Amino acid sequence: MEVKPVKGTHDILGADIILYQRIEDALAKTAHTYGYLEFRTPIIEHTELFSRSVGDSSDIVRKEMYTFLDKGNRSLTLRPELTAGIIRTIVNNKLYASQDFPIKASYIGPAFRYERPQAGRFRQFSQFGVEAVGLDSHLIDVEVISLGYNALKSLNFIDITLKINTLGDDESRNNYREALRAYFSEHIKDMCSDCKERLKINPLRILDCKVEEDQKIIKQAPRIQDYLTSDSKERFSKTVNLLDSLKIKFDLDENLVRGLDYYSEVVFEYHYISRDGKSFGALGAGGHYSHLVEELGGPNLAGVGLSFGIERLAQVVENEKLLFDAFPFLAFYIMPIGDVNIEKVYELNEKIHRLGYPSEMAYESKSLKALFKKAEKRSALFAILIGDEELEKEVLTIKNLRTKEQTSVALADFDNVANNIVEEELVELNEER
RNA sequence: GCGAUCGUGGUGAAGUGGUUAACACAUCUGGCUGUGAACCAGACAUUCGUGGUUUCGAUUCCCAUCGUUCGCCCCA
Repeated sequence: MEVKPVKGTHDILGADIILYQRIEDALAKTAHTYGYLEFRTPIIEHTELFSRSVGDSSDIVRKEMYTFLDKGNRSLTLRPELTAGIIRTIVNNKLYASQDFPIKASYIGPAFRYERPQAGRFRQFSQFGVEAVGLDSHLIDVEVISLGYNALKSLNFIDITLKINTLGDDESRNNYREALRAYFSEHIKDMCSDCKERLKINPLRILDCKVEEDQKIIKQAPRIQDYLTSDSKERFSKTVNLLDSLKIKFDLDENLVRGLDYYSEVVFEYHYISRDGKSFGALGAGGHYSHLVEELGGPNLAGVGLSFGIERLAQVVENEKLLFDAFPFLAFYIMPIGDVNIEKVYELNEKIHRLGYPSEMAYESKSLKALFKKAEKRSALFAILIGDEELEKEVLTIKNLRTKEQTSVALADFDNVANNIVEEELVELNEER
């Protein structure tokens, strides 16, 4: 019987990969312009890395990780996100020793979560993100938010909704958590079972419950603003003001909390609603963290980071046709005619490869009808026809597949001619678009 | 973890307790020995996700299982 791909995983084949490459290039380039270079860390890590960073109270750690014992009886986990690995490597390599802060890293690669697949959500998915560690300032918080915003712009996104909120520092958060706990304890008997569970684990998470009856209770709940320390309050208003002067639009969302336990101070999400009203949840999200580095065995350094879901971006980019120029093509498709010496044709094919033009040949001579169809399927710009006549006279018959013009070119001149006609044709194509 | 939905060729799909399993597109061959159309004639599912049950007989009913798509939860 046929072996199927694992649930929630997908193959991306041939031409479809071009969209992903375009997106990944654009994201990496934006990160680069802000001074972030890629860190590439392993896909498997010790389970403990995630229980300590993402947090035991998070859904991710409690029920969504691919965890297994290896042959040495170590508990390992396929990473459910990439931040933890980045912080671990910063600690392991003592990148903080030079005191040259912030340490900037970007990352891109697969992550795994055991969830039910649905729109924009898979069990294997890819994340792109950045982390800035060691500088505890609203400046770097804003830089990361802005980087994400511009990354989306570079993919031609318009109408991005940036939601932001602050969770405050430790003191703010502790006070607020206690206030919430006290408040919800009185009302919990009327609330949904998930909220009952959240009250025990992390009362902050009750705030983004969507059950209607619960919403009424949540509206009356204590608000984070009233529990922020003056430091946190000031930091958040500086953040907001700077975003304003950068002309980055945002919505304050007091109920925005995050499912990962390590966040404090500013948190944010990028949302996009397509023209047909479809949403894939957040395209990207991030926030500031105060204790993550210390928790993973490093010094007491703060950080800020964000991440995007590549598949979600790809789906929107494709649905909304945000990128136009991503199509594959061959410069030349070589057609052997009749019982021409196929080895000679192959030699020419090889020669064109070496000149650097994407080209392909038909490996056997067929009806011209069939050969032209193949050329069209590959979006070739030109066909090169070679039969006995051409070989004898040492010429090539080159046909422009768009205009149907056909010329005969001496084999010796091919290098020069190829360069000119390909350039010209690309210019023409771009003008047409 | 919960709820719904759907699984028939390379693709889109119709259909029925007993059929040669329609139709269309794509592909291949020939009509037409070196120029992409159209047309015509052919070819193309040892079979209807997998396993089992009922039945004289199952692609069709039933059960299970795997997978798809979508929603909840949560998340990127």
